[in-house]
Amino acid sequence: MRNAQHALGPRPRRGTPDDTRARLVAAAADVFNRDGYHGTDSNRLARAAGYAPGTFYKHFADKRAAFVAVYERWVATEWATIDADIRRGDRRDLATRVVADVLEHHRRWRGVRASMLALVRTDAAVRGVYRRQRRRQLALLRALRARHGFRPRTTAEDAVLLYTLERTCDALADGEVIALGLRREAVVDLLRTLVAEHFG
Amino acid sequence: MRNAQHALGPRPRRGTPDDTRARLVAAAADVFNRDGYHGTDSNRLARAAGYAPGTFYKHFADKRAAFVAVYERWVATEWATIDADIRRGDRRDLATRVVADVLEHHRRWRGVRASMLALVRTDAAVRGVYRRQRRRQLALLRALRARHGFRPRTTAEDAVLLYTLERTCDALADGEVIALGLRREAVVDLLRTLVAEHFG
Amino acid sequence: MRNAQHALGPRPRRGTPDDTRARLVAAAADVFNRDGYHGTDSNRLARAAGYAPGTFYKHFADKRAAFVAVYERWVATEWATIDADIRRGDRRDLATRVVADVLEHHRRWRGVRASMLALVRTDAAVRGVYRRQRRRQLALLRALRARHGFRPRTTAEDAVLLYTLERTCDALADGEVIALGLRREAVVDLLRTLVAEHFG
Amino acid sequence: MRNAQHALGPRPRRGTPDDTRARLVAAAADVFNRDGYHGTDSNRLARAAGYAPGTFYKHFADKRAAFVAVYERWVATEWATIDADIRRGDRRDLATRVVADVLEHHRRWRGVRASMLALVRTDAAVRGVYRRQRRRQLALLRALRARHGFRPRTTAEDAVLLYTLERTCDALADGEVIALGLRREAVVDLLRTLVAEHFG
DNA sequence: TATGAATGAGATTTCATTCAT
DNA sequence: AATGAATGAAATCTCATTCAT
Repeated sequence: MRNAQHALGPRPRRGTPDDTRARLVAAAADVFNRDGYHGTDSNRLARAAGYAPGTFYKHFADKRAAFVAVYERWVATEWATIDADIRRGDRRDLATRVVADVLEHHRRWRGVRASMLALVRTDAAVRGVYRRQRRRQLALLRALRARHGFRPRTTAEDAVLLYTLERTCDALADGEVIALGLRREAVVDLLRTLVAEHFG
Repeated sequence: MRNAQHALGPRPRRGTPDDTRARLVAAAADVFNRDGYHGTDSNRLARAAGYAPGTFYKHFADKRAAFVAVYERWVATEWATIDADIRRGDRRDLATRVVADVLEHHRRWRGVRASMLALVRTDAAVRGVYRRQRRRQLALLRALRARHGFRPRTTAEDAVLLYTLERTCDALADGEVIALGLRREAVVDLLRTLVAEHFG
Repeated sequence: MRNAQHALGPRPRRGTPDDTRARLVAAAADVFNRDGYHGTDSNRLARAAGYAPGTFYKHFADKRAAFVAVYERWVATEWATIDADIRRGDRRDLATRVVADVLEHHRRWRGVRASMLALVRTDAAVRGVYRRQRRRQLALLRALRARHGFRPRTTAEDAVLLYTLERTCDALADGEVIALGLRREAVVDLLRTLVAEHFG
Repeated sequence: MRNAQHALGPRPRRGTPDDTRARLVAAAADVFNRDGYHGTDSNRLARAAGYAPGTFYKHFADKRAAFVAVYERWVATEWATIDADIRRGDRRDLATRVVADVLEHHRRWRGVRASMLALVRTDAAVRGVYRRQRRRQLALLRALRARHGFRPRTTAEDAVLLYTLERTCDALADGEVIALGLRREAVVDLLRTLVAEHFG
């Protein structure tokens, strides 16, 4: 926590408001990821994007709003990838690709993920956003399965699969799996099997 | 976050240091659970146990140390229960009892759990304690299975089962399962099946 | 100790950082001088300069850093004065002027001086800064003497003279000389004689 | 500052009140000397003497009172030694012995000395005690000189000599003289000469 | 729009002191 | 007389946020 400032090259200034906001979100993603929500402050987030503190508050109502924006970006990217995996059609190694992509996403977003799970408990607004996304996620999953003719599953089964994938990928991404003396590949194989069976 | 003080019972005074520490840990468990690690402060923890701020620091080096003590208490209780479940011998409804107990524990400790997962990412000392416990947990699981003649499993399988149980029980305990429009029983049944097959 | 706030003039706001820092140092000099290092706190130092607590920490890492800044200001002023005395060339009443100026400085800085001597014992960082200045001081003295053709002296002699001047001026500035029943002029005359002989 | 507790063997308990007080003063002398007045707390002072915090306050009204008691012990020892030096009669190496003894005392009490000089500025009660002792000191010096037929001196001369000795011995005892690149012996010789001439 | 100096409430921690035993 | 658990006011420092420029 509380590391030194980013080594921030002078980032571009005076773009459109949307550019500025995008830069702020991108920088916040990095910093939240590295230091966690409670491990940075809004001034650092602003500076990491190359802006002054005031600019941050021109674009976000508060620190939490920036976090939510980061979360939304994460979810969008994640589902774009999974969607692409499934659309690519090649069902033989679908499970392999999905597990690899989910794992990669967890690696990239593990810090933000950890903060999110804690904030969901204590912050009602964040909880609302989070649950809305989870509902969309389940709906998307169901739609994809219908469209591609996968084996039918209950939503409960979908949910449990997602939870398994999620928590296990967190453990893989965090180094916890290694720290517990397990072989990464053994765990990844189990996930592949679960996913393969699920979409059968 | 940041709620008012506990309804503090008749303020206990001048017990043995161990009594005081136990009261502080118990109160801290409640408060951390309700408000999260970053949602309280050491003064509130002390007051919730009926003590003044200074007393807290006679028993814990800092807020983090109190959190770790709470975590250790949680782990101890949890494993005592699971151990009892398994020892009770009646293998028919073992899965039912285990799932019920794990779920009950997650309900009781959900706030602390959420904070723990975030702290593990950002705080090396907490991470150390956490991982030590997880290693012990896997070792215990393996020992129990050997002793009771359950079906043999790899440690990776044990770990994935634990992760599934954990994350899904978090979702159940949190109300997330309901909020996603799932039926609790459907999800609980899936967990029971997974556990039953695992120990089969 | 621990007196009320300064009579704070029209609260200055939003100058350049250097102005702010200078105001903070000036106010800190007054307060440290009056109340001693351990007799104030950083909030009071900030308020005495017309700022809020947070502003203090934008300019100094901690209370000690502010103290060191005050010390450096004191040393700079003191040596500028002595240097001017010596350069002014009129050697007849050099000793008189030097003693008067040193005494005046001790009067102005007596509180900071007292705190400094205690901090030098217990705080390694402060000790480092202090000793660096003392070395410069002796070097300057030697350089001045060479340049102006004063009687040659060993550095040990210089040091003992400085110590004598220093401690005696502390006693004069503090009112200790009067409290001991001595006549100020008698003591000041002795110092003048010592200085005159030293530079002879 | 703020070092770990003393390694305190179980010290004797339950002596007469005077024994207890003496042990407290002796321990306080050590601790104040090492850590300074503001570098310890009354609990540590008590524990260093082998007692509980409450005991400390049975024997001293407050922390300051303990400090004053330590100061009085220091002054008493110092003057007993100097007195003995002078009484021993051998006038040839009187200056050598006096300087050696004063230096030795400063070495032993340098921490307490530094704290005292700061407290004298900020604490009126301490200042009162200190000045009373200084007056006694000057009076004793005058009496000794009269009794032993030393060269007559004004009290101002006595005072300046004391200040010189004091401040220079502080610098020697502290390691400041070495840190400034001076040879100890050169400085000590100067002091011997000053003392010899003074009592000549 | 962007700036960044300034804010001030509040979190963490310490320590001189008390008092029931 | 001695204990030591407990106190709580106060010191140090942080950080989300504002606002004049």
